[in-house]
Amino acid sequence: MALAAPSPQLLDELAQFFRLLSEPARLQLLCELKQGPCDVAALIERTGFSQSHISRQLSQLQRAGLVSCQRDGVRLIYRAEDALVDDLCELVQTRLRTRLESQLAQLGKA
Amino acid sequence: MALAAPSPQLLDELAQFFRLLSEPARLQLLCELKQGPCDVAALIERTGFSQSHISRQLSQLQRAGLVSCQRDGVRLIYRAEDALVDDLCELVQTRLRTRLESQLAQLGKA
DNA sequence: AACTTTTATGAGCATAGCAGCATAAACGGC
DNA sequence: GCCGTTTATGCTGCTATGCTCATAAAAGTT
Repeated sequence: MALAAPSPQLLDELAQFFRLLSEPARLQLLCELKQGPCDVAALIERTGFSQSHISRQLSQLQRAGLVSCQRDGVRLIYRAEDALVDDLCELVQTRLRTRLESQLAQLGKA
Repeated sequence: MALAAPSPQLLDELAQFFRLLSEPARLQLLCELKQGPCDVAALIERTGFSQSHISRQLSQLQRAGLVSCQRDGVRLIYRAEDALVDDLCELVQTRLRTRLESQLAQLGKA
């Protein structure tokens, strides 16, 4: 009987965490950072997002502990802090794939 | 080099999936259904949500294949379709806990 | 201190998504 | 057929959040 009647607080925190991952921009930033730590200028160049946009998204991810940053002079070097997101994405990705495959199979049968 | 530069489409689909889980109401419904299949009336009673609200959330979850339903006369019996959500929630829950613990330890040291 | 570079933040706009009300649609019983 | 029960859906308002512009704050240089 896993996850039996979780408290509203837990549900809220879970939902809040998933909400962080519910934005393609944030996922992309996380993926970029997973390639290795880099500064904001590099993120701007790679993603095409505006500086303020990136700054806001990163601060959200940082509050959740998914990224951290360290100063290098005037620049900030961000890094991905948690492998959990990787695992979650891979689980979901696998599911998306198998689901599409089964839909394909259904089409074939019909 | 996991998750290297995923396509925008994949990012969108991942984000869309996580968005489904970013709503406490939907998580709660999934949890209720995980206790076992049940009809909408029971869900209304257990959660206190309005009928239309529940219907909408369930339809979203159904489109994603996270729940399915089967007719019993005029009523619909819904059931949770995928253990993935359980796994995801447990992973995140574990992370939330360890994170709070480390924050506690930090407080102790300071 | 003044100036440059880099990042964070306040204000405003636009849009997405939730929540409720009313109503339509599906199903069964008569 | 009509009526009651259960679920889905159109419409509406509201809130939250993404995104941009402009500007402030932080850090280094001279």
